Order: sequence, then C-alpha cells, then structure tokens
Amino acid sequence: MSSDGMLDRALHAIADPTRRRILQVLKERGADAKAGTEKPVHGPCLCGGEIEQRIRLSQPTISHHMAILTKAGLVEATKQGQWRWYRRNERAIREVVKSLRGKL
Amino acid sequence: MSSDGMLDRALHAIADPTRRRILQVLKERGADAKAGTEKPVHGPCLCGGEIEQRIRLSQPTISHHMAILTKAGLVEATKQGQWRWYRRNERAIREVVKSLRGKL
DNA sequence: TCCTTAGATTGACAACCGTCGATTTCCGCG
DNA sequence: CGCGGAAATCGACGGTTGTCAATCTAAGGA
Repeated sequence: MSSDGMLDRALHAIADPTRRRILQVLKERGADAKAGTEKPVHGPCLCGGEIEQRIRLSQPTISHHMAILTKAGLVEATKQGQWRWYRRNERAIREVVKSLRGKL
Repeated sequence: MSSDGMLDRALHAIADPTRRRILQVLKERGADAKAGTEKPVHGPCLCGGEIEQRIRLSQPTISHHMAILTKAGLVEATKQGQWRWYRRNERAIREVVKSLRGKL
C-alpha cells in the first residue's frame, strides 16, 4: 500500500501551511449550507466554495491544493451534482503520523 | 517555545527525502573514525565528512542540509576543533510527531 | 435553449529549493 | 608564519511551488 512514495507525497502536502489549514477547516462540521444542498456523508464535509470562503484564497488556488491533498490520500472527494464534497481521510492521516514515528 | 513557526520549519525540513535520510544515518553509531579523533558525546554522532561520505552528495549540499536541520532543532551540533559533530535531538523529533498528531 | 453556478485547467509570474563548483573562513600542526 | 584539512559561504543553474486572472467544462434550472 504505502509504497513510501506515498509518505513522500503526504509529507510534501502537509509541509504547506495553507494545506494544513485546509485540513483543520475540514475538521469542523460543514455549516448548514444553502438550502436545497444535501451533504452526502456523515462527518465533517465541505465543498470547494465553502473552503474557499474560509481560507480566503482564489478558487483556482483552492482547487490546486485540494488536488494535492487528494492525490496524497489525505482527503477524499465525492462528486454530487455540481459540487464536490471533501472530507478528511482520518485513517490515512493517522497512518502518516504513525509511519513518521517509525521512519524518522 | 514551539511558536508554531517551529513546526513549520520542522515539517519543511522533514519533507525532503535527503534530509530524512540524513536523520536515518544519524541513528547509526558513528564508525570508529580516524585515529586521534574523539567523539565528544555518547550516542550516535557523526561529523560532516562522515555524513557526506554516506549520503553521497557534495560537501556544500550536506552543509546546507545540516544548517536546515539544525535551525529546525532536529539535530544539534557541537564544534570541536575543525570538526562539527552532529547528533539527533530525539526530544525535538518526538515533539514534532506529537505536535503533528494534535495539530493535523 | 440559454443562463448561472461550481469546479477544473491553462498560462504566467515571482519566489523558493536542491544541487554544484569555486571561494572563503576557521582551526590545528609543523 | 604557512600549510592542509573541515566546514561555511557565495554565485549560479534548472526545477518546483504557490498564487492569481482568464478560460473552459460540466451540471441544473428557467
């Protein structure tokens, strides 16, 4: 699984303060959002626009960071209609910390 | 103490594979070195030349990485004669992992 | 069908990073 | 003093990164 190139990607992702802030923001319960939108899963879950609004960076920048976090396996995204709902992959995050404790 | 800019520096340091390899190499007991040189402390401990020889990168590059690791607090250096003996700061390293588990 | 909204993609830019060769600084020893 | 070895610093180079404005794609609703 974690072929070690995975740790590399995860550490690189985590090394950026903006991306750490995104992970933090994803911890909060997603605000109750606009009417008519149903959050698809249980647990904290935000769509791109909500993240953009909280982090205060341009939409392409957020999209870029979300791609990196997703590719590193630290967050997962489920597409529903025009939205993409992001949520933390708690298992992967814990795995990074654990792997770090061993390999450092 | 760990003003959070410290975590930033540590994560940046750790994000580089070469620097992780240096931390690994510093785990081994320093080879018994050339005659006449006394390693100043107990525990694994290498000087710049030894690290360079193991990591196989140019001397300025090693020096550069050691500065980053030292500034991040992950390794400590004691100067003795013309040599600088590097050793891991185990406490700081453990602190990073712990801090990561909380702040991630 | 057209318009609006969410998000991805592109292109550009300045800043930074890892690496190296060359040079400089520091230190111990004749 | 001058020499030789260890390490820091300098200057440069290609590659990467974070950010944004502009554009494009996709999905819904009138």
